Amino acid sequence: MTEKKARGAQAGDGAERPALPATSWAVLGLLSFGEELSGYDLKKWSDWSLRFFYWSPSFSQIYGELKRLEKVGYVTSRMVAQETGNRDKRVYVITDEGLAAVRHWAREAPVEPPVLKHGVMLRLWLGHLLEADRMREVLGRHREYAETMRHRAEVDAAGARAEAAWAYPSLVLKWSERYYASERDLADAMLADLDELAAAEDAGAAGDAERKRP
Amino acid sequence: MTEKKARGAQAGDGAERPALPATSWAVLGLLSFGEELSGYDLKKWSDWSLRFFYWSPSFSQIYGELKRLEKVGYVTSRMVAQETGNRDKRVYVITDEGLAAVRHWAREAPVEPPVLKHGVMLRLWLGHLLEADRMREVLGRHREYAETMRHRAEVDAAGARAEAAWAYPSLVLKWSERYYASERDLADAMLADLDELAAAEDAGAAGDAERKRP
DNA sequence: CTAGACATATTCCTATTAGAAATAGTCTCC
DNA sequence: GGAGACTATTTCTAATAGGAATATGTCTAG
Repeated sequence: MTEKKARGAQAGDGAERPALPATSWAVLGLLSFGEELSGYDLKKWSDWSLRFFYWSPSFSQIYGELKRLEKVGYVTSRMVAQETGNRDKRVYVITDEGLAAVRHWAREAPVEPPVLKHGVMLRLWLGHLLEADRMREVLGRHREYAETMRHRAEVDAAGARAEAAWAYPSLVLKWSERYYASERDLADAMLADLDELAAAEDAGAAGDAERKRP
Repeated sequence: MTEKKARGAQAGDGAERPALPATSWAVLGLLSFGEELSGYDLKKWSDWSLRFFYWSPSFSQIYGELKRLEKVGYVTSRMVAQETGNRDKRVYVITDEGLAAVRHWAREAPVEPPVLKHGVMLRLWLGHLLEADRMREVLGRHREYAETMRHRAEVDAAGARAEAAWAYPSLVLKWSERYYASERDLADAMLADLDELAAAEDAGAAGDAERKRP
């Protein structure tokens, strides 16, 4: 009894809304704070705010989304000529419909599992293809990355804490800080596991080695 | 001085190797354990083994990859007629070239940051659009998911521990178990933060409320 | 004063990735 | 003997990633 295509699915609150992909909601979400922003602004904004927990959309995606969102009436745009040098730009604002739509999405969308693509773990999973030292090196680099991200989240969280308007972004930054701290600790734990594994292998191979090297 | 296109980049060990996307390496990695597998097998395999830390490729991707890998000579295939019912299938094995290529990838590829797309955090970041109760509900569901995954990883890790051949996959399962435990704890910590935030808001709004309600 | 680096602003192009659906054969259970 | 489930693969479409191209303007070093 599954609908053939749930495009333009209605919502339970009566309003007919087009089905949109995740990125659309991210862009609309950025605009839901009420500011008038250009595509370029949005890119920078998302790079700075979403990077800790959500992959940043590319320019092409953002500009594409904005066109789509305008077509369905969730945002409107106007051109602005810039006083201080710089090229003219098109700025976008969210409409009441758009605000209702993101709000509905934030409230009613099903809770979906996070997407994780952990290249480092994929490589370690293929441990039979690497030397132990190289594994440690890869893990060490990853640990560094996690600590860098943790530190950035910490700094940003400190900056956001003051403003009452950033209460929720602030909360998520705190989460991010802990997330990357955990990622770092997980790397450390795995380094310890690797040492243990190596020790066990050495113990097992000791007899072999003696037989090979006189 | 960046190369225009590094397709077919050479490696430092002399061998010319075509540049492949991540999924190719995942598929080739699955085959690097030496078994002869069909596309269908690979899909199930990856669903069971990579799901904890690496998004599983779809059927279409796997079959596509296999064709590409065969074209570049990293795998070879043959048809097998199945005795016990079932349709004939095409099974793939890794070649020496292919093994050298994954090994090279596992050893030399740059360490890249994991990709995380955390829809739940995106929604909480937009906390100004949700009621506090709904936020708690979403977070609670996510906590459940994390605990389920942790438990699955625990079970799989217990199963893999025995076999010496699974030493590295086993290590990564252990990591996964800890990762999901941490994800669960992070959800709990955030629930506590939400309570704290609500308490602070109530305290701040107490004066207002008195003025409003006689 | 000018070449080059840098920042804003947007578009174009292409490959990768995701995922649903179509197709097809065999098996089992009722 | 038909419904549903499992194996097995292909096809199609949309979403996503990301580099390159194209403008335009500022600022700085030589």
